[in-house]
Amino acid sequence: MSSKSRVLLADDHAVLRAGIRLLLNSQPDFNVVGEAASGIEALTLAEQTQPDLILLDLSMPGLGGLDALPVLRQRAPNTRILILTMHDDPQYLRKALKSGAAGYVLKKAADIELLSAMRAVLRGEVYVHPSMTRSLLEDLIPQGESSDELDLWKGLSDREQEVLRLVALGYTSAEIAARLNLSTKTVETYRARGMEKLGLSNRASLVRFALRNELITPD
Amino acid sequence: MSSKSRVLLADDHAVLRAGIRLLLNSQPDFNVVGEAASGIEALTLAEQTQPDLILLDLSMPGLGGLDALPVLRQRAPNTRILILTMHDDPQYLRKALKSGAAGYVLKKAADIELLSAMRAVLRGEVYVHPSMTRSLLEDLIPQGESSDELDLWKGLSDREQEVLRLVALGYTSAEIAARLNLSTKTVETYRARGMEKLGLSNRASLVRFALRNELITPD
DNA sequence: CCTCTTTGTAAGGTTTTCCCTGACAATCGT
DNA sequence: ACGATTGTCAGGGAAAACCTTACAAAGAGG
Repeated sequence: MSSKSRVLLADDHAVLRAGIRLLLNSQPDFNVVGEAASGIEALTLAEQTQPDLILLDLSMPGLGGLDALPVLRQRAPNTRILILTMHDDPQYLRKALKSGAAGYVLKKAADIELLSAMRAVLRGEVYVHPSMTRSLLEDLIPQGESSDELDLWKGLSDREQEVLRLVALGYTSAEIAARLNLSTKTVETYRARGMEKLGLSNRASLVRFALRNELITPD
Repeated sequence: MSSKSRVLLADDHAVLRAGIRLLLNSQPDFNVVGEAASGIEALTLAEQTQPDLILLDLSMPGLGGLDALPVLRQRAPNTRILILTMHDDPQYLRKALKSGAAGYVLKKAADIELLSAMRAVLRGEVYVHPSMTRSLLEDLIPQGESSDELDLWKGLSDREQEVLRLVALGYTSAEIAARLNLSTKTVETYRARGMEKLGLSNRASLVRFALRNELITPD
């Protein structure tokens, strides 16, 4: 890599931009080519300058980073986007990654971490602040806890599980009966027996139960 | 942290163990307290020495690292386990993390990376080699594109969204009315209008819609 | 400035679905 | 071999959903 990486700063705090600019310009391999104080501005500048990397804040006035992200990805497809934010919220992380961010660094992180994240991202890697990687994993690995609730569920008969799943998915007894080639009344029995065993009394709590235990997915 | 971290090496390659031992002993904050050449040996030593950290290879003769992992977690609950392996296979990564590994480093990684991974893990963080983080994400973020539906959803009024969410969660109109301080009939209007806008005709399809677009969670 | 549409609010009446109570044969566990 | 569980089904009253209609306030558009 002979020439410097061209970086666009998008953050509404001028002080922070100034600080980062100083930091980056003191490095041999970075060059700040633009600064944006809002999502809109970031869009314009990104399109004009087609930088190698954008440091994007999530919370900006008007068009926030999360909303700007997908558009940026479209208008500057070869630009890597590194989220730089104060929110150590897993929700934001997920949304950002989903929208095509290449990395996620917290503002409270050290300079060195920022730089190494930037370099990793430019190398094509994905960088996530370690403390947040964990939350990502907790999301990914939830199959760890077979709670007492799951045991309860496993205690149901096959029919009961099948019917309750469909009930939780919003099907009426008639629809379920049709699908399983049973009488409506039969289905209602399974439903009642199953609900009783789970100690649930209405559809809403059943749905939450199913959601909690990941019994239902959109298939 | 005044005293050194006690480390157990588990790898069947003596050369590699020797190299790592040299590396670690040259550091101010690590102290190798044992070496195991097999999964079984690792178990025994871990139980005896209760180290702060185990560097665990996945491919060892007899009891492999993946099999030893859960047992180690049980017999040495306060020990963090860092996988050190040559396999950059996402499958192994997932299994290892699922079984309670705190980190995953490739043997081809630089010394420095190993050290920083070890420190991160001891700090309680989760460390995954960045090139593998990406595969983790691809696993986690498969719900790539469905945004036309999301746009549809965003076109609903606030009340409509609120009501439909609750409907999808299985609440009856009466329950929703109570929660939102509205008349049952009003709620039913929102429900009908919203469903119409989404082109849905029954609760089941609404639930699947909500599931697909992650509109409902167990909160 | 005056329509047209959208939004928030609500009711009446009809149709569907739910829920509670039974029922009975087959399987199963011990 | 006998009580418990499972799979199957019904009747009837209560509850919920569904369809249609209504109207005022707020916004959009010409």
